[in-house]
Amino acid sequence: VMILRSRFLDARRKRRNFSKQATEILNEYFYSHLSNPYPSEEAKEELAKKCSITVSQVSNWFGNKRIRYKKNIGKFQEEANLYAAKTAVTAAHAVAAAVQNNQTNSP
Amino acid sequence: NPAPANPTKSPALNSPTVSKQIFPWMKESRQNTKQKNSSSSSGESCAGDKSPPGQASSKRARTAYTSAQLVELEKEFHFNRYLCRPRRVEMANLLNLTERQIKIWFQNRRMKYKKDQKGKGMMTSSGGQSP
DNA sequence: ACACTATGATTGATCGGCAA
DNA sequence: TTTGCCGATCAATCATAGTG
Repeated sequence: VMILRSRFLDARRKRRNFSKQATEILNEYFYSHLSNPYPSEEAKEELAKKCSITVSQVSNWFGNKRIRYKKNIGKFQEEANLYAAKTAVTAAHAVAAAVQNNQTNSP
Repeated sequence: NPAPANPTKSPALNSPTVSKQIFPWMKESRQNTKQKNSSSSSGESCAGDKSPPGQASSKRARTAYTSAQLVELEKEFHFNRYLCRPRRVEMANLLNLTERQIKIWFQNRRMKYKKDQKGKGMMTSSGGQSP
């Protein structure tokens, strides 16, 4: 524990939660792409613009969301249903893409 | 919000009421999809590292670097953003870290540096005001 | 005030691809 | 073929904001 508390200079000290709308947009994307929640760089830029946050923040959000979701799927069930109903579709696209990608290469 | 019911799709053999499927990315963790031989797969092992014993430290454990180590690493980084092999060996012994850890620290540090540079490409004059 | 949870950011370390 | 770097992610952890 003498192990430095130099962490006192971390930038993460002042953190502010994103706006409700921003979280709404991010969750919409996440749940409508639940089969593959990995937005491309372009998609991240678009989300960042819509949410008024940086691309890095979008990346952090998805990173945290993915890990926390898989860690306890049950806890996000209701949220998942909420957004799934709100958006629907698109998830099938990613699935199709994934499937195709998984077979385009086979002798 | 009683039974959401899950039309289409195949029922994931799981506990009840888990309508959502479990896609590949949700499957526990990393470091599995590929299981090659025991050693040498990608950029591991670097060049001869290993220091203390001959432990097969194949599993990482997020070692918390001490500030002393971080200070040295930062100092070296400001001197050189890239490390040559000899210097790396030197740092590894000095800080009691493996060459691999030194190499990875510099890689991560370069990424961080690049990220920081990006966030400061704007704001030409105005500064931050404190309320 | 206060314990506990939710959440954004940081970072040591991994994975896959690519170049030397 | 072996080794280093990059870009993206993971996973654990930190510190703070919210909630009850």
